[in-house]
Amino acid sequence: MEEHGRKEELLKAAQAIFGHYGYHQATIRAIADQAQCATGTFYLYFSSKEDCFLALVEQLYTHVMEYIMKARAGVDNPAEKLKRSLEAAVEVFRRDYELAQVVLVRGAGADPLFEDRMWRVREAFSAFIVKDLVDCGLDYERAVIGSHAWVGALAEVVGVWIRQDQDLDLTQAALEIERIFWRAWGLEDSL
Amino acid sequence: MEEHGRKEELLKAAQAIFGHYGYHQATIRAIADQAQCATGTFYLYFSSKEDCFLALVEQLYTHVMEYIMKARAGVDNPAEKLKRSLEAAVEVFRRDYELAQVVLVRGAGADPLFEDRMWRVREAFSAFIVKDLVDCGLDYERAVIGSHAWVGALAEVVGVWIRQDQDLDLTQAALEIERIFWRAWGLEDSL
Amino acid sequence: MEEHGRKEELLKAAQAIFGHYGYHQATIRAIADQAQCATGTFYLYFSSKEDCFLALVEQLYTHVMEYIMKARAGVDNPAEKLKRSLEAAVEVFRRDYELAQVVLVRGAGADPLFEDRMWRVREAFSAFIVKDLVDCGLDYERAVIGSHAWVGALAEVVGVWIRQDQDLDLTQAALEIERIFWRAWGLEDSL
Amino acid sequence: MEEHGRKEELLKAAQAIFGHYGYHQATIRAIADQAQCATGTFYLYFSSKEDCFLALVEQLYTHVMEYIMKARAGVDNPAEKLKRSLEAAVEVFRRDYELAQVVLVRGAGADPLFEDRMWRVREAFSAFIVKDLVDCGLDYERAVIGSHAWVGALAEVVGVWIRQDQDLDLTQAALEIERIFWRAWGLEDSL
DNA sequence: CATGAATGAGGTTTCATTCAT
DNA sequence: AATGAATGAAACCTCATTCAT
Repeated sequence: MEEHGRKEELLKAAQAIFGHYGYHQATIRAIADQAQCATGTFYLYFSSKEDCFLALVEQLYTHVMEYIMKARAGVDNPAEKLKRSLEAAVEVFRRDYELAQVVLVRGAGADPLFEDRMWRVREAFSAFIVKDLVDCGLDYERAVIGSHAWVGALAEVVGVWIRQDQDLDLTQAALEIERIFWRAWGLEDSL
Repeated sequence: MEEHGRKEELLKAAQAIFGHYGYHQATIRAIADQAQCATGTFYLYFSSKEDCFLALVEQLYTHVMEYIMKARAGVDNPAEKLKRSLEAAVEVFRRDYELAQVVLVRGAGADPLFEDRMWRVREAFSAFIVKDLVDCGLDYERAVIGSHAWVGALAEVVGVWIRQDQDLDLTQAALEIERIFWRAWGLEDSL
Repeated sequence: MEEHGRKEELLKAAQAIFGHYGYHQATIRAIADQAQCATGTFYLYFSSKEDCFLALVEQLYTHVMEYIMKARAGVDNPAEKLKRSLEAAVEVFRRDYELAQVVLVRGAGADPLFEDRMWRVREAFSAFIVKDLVDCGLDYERAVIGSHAWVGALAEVVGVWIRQDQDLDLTQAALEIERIFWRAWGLEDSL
Repeated sequence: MEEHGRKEELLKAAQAIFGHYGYHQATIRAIADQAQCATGTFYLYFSSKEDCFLALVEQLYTHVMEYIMKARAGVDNPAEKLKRSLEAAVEVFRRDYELAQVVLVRGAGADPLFEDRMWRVREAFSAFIVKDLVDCGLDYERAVIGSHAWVGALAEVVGVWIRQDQDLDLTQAALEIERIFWRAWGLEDSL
């Protein structure tokens, strides 16, 4: 569990600085200061500012994927899978609050170069939902739009939650979103 | 109606450049080139790069508001108001394709300074929805979350549409989103 | 003759700074200071430090070539051509004293990347000599080595001249070198 | 004769790296890697990068001097001394190929600081030649210029040889240079 | 109004050197 | 003696902004 090497300290610092200032306003100097080391030290662990930022994106991606895979393991009912996937995503965002902020809020639109990588998180999640919805009997077209709608609704609520400094009850909001889509798709009795 | 002065040309150019490169990658030089004038000329019409960007945000805000107000004028039924508001928003985003891209996609997360201003578009729209939902009988809590969910779903679909170069049928998607929320809130028979 | 635009000022300054400090010790700051302008101004005229340095190399190359071509024009006797080429080269080095210093003394070994470009000056000159020597009746092998020897002898003398701040009489030295090779190749009576 | 301590390993590594990359592009890290030790170890044997480079220059200087002194020992005829000195220098450059490359090719122009030291090799060699030429009957002025010419011719040929990866036959070239100067000075019958 | 050359602060990145282990 | 992580000064280069014409 020796998880507090310099690289972890720098990642944590980068999370805070990117989260607070956004990608472009963040400076290596600020990240190094936050991690209490020299700017040169940053480059012992990351080849560039971009490399560091992408490492954070990758980290969130990995966390979300791992959590969702675990939540879906051993579950057969597609409606149940859907429910658990949504809940898992919300849980990761809540736990990795700062990381989610970096990727979902500060990273968006930061740079055309980063967009593709950052959208992998949303797309990967969206893919699960499409599959489950089709398994639940929805036709493909509506499943695709529905998955986007769900991801968008969730991201928006997380964004509001982050922006409002957690005034909003994220769990309640996630439940309400679940209810909305559940009813819309007539899945109330599928569990 | 002399709408083709230098300022309008510069705004149009800024739209294209910000939309393509994002706020930070965009340069005044590129905007001026696109508008076929010198960089100095830019500063005759905008006090700074930030000022120009915010002018675009304000422009989208104004367009959306005007269009929605017009769409709601003279309509009494709250469900009908809701329906028309959504359709008006979609219509504006479609028409002001590039502007929407700047504000919704490239502007997001660009800079903490801009966030508040840019979120006014979403919040203002969200406020209409909350009001209509409450008028339709929903309790306030669910109306707030529901409005965020709707805005998020819509923004996501517009984002996908923009990113995929309009492969997705935006009108169909907007209709499907409408159907989802309509059913979820039991408003099918309210029109 | 309006040859004193900013670019010419910067080239002159670069000549002085590169000549004094060598490529790597020279800083853009120092060049800009010498040219009495801001560092940013440097980049209005050169895309990089390397670009500027190569512009100087190219300049010397062009000067030498032009001067030699002119000196050889309308001369038929190969021994006479040889004589005039050598004298032309010496003349250019004397006139473009600082430029020669940059390319012949400071540039040598500065960077493997630059070597090829910088050796074009020597090679181009060497090629003329080889041709003339063969025309004078020398066999090719000896002409090649002889041309290198001559170029080397000349460069060394110019180098010493530059290093000693012109204490040595360059014209006398060039004449003596001419005599050496003339005798060695038995060309005393060819003119 | 314990010639394989760490310092020798580092000098050998430095030779390879300086020879390949040039003084400024060479990094301590690269030299240490090549010598299979840590960067800190480098500083146990050299006080700085400059110190290490100068040690190499000094090494070549010593080698050349030793070899020439040995070659001249017990020889009385000044023309024979001259001949043997030249051959000794060529022999050292051929044997210490990499070292010669560092000093003659990569070191040249690297840094004004190094020039003086590096030119000692040429000057020391040149001094021998001047002495021998005067002993052979040449007047001093011509002997000085002649010695520079010879050193330059030789250095150029070695430079070409190094640059062309030894395509040129160095021994043949040295012989040809010897013949050129021998004839120019009328020494053909002096041996 | 319009221009565009000039500015210079500030950012990212490199690397010689140090020092605690 | 040996290590190699850490340092931080300094370099190159960009670009928003100004101002003389």
